[in-house]
Amino acid sequence: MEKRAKLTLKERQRQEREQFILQTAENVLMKKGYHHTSMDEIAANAGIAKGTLYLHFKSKDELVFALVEPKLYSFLNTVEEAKAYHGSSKEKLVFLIKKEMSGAFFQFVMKSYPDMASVFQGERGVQIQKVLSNIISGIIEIHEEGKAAKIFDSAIPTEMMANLFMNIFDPHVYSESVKNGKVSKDDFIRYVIKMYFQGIEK
Amino acid sequence: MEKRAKLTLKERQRQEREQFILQTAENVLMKKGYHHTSMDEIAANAGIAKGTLYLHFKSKDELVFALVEPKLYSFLNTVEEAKAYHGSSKEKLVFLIKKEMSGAFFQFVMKSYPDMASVFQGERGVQIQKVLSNIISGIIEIHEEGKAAKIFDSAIPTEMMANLFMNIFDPHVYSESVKNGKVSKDDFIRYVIKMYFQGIEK
Amino acid sequence: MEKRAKLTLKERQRQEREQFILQTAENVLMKKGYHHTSMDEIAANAGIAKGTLYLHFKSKDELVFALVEPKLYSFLNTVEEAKAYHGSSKEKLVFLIKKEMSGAFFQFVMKSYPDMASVFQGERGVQIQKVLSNIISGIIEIHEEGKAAKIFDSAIPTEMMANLFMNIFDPHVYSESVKNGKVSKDDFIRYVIKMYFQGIEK
Amino acid sequence: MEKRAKLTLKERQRQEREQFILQTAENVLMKKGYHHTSMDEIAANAGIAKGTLYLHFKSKDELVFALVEPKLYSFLNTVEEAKAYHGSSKEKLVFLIKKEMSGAFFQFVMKSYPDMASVFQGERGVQIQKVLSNIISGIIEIHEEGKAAKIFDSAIPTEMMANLFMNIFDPHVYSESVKNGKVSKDDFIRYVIKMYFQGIEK
DNA sequence: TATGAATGAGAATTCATTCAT
DNA sequence: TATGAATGAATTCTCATTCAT
Repeated sequence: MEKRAKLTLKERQRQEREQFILQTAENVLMKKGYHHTSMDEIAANAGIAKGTLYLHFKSKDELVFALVEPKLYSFLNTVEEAKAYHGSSKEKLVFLIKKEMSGAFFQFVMKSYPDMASVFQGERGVQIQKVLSNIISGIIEIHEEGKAAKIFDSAIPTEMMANLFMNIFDPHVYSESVKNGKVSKDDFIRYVIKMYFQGIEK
Repeated sequence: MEKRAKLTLKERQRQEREQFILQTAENVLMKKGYHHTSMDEIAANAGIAKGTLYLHFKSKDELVFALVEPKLYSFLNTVEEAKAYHGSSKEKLVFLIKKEMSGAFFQFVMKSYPDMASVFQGERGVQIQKVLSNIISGIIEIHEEGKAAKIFDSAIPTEMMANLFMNIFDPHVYSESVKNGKVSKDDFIRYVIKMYFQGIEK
Repeated sequence: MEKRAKLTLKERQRQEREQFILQTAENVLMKKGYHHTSMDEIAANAGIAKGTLYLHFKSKDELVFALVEPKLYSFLNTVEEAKAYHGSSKEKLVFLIKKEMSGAFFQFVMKSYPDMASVFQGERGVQIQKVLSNIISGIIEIHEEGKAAKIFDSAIPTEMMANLFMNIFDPHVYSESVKNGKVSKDDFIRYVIKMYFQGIEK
Repeated sequence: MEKRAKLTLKERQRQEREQFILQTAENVLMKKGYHHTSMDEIAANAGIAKGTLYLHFKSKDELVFALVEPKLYSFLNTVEEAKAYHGSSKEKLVFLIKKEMSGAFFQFVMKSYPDMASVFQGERGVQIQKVLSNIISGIIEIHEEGKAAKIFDSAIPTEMMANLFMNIFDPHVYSESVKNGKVSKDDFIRYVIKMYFQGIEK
């Protein structure tokens, strides 16, 4: 039992360190981008040796993937929650926007897609594609529902709606507005919602 | 006169080859991203030797810049035309959307910005920053005008409008919808316009 | 204390390896010249991988500089010692010759100066220029002193003397005579001294 | 006959152009050194196309060799003249010094030897070695003669004398003193002679 | 013959990954 | 297990040489 407890402790420490590495990597990656972030830099920022990174992650791409994957699942999860949300289709989408708006890393990944291409190759790519298509299906589903309920304009193809909806999460727009202190996060969300649902016309 | 014609011919050929290289590079870059595109690969795709690339462009960064710069100027130019367009603010923006919607490379560059950081360093960066800030100013100007004319919602900060407006040109959305043959280009534009100005609500 | 000892050991090993690389590089450089010596070749001769060179030296030019700099400082140091040497001006110069005659690399560098131009650019060049001008000044000083003491011929410009004096250290002459086993090092020095101070006439 | 005359004219023009190229190359090489002088640069300086260089010389090394070879032969020739010169051994050497002192390119080549190594490889190297050994033999011969005539110090090995004698022609010393306007060419020669034959002692 | 565009081998440098301690 | 030195494949860029016009 003593041994087991120790292992558990060790295991916990391992997990913690892994989370710490991922958090560090996220910060560096978002600041510098995938290619300008070296393993050396991640290690240095995490205060560990480069070799240690490889004890936790098989490769740079695996590390980045380990960073991306849970964000995608989390987003997918929110989509599922939104679908199950008790309210109108609009309220579902609003719920989704409110919950995910500051999850900039998700959109960061989407935008960096070409740069990170190698991360999404092979087996990993297949997984990601599945999650992404589930996300988009979920969003499409909510929009379809809204159309059926006659609250969304059925003249616009649902897929286009879904794609432009995803676009709302663009971290560039968010950071330009919020991080530069021009509007508060809450206001930003309010305006985005307004623009998406009613457009900019008076 | 004969000589002159020859020179002109040579020069023309040179320009054509240069355009061909740029076109090739654009295709490869958009598919693979800046860092995953090697000069070797561009050369191979263009069917020329690596050294030849360097006869036309001093460095990889210069090549990419040669690709980016005219697209940015062209976009800026369209913004100027839009400002001068005879019509309402909305009509101006519609004109802009119609003219630039398929210029995917512009947005590709915006998204790849961190990856391409070296391209926009030094003198080149200064130029680009000027053009970009002129573009955004122009777009802001048109939106302000629309607010003054009471056709746009003055409750939303103009900068946010401008940023979300720019986002419309995201190549991912465009290619997902148009390139995958789901809607025609014209329809795509029509729907985008509708969504931007009136939102998705019925 | 154990830890400290380890660190010291590591550091010492590092220094040793660095010295070994420099020694290897010196041999290759003197045989092949700056441009015909590739980093690959230095690495191969040192029995290490190319990348390892870059762990010790930021660039080829830094490596070569690391080779040149101490030799120059050592030469300058000997000049200072010579100036302070207790004896006549001639004895000072003799001291200098005896101490530095086999330091072939110094003259090698002087001869290879145009080839190595890039090594002596910028900050590095400034340092080197200072050392070189201190060396030549020192030698001029000793010669002036000899003239004042009426033991050197004041009809000959001191600068010319100094330049021809430096020329004595030409590695080609040294290796032709000593390395080919024609005369011993001591004899070589004796003859050089005789020729420099008394000429070849009987 | 008309045809022949034309050919001769052409041939003469060819020779002239070849000489012009060589002259141009010499200037550029002496200023920049072997490796920092590109074929492009030689062509540009000569006002012809790069391809044309290759109509005259099979390769860069051949071009440089064509530059070096006649200088060596000319030097050898002067050595022969010196040997046949009507006068004492000293007068023979003085004749040699006076005639060749400004032929800096010869010494430039000697100094640049490692840099130009490839020029003196293979068949070309063999030729050069022959000429060089003839030169050194001739100089040794004159010194031996001087020793036999008891005007040179027979305590010093003749080979060393010969090597140090060659060293007199070092272009660096020459240019430092003459080109910088510190002493006239004639004075420079006078001082060199004095130092070589009588040393610097009073 | 003269041209200069095209070629591609070769060199410096970087950095993800491995491995001895 | 943790370290960080060592590795070498991959990449950018240069320049002597070739070749189509």
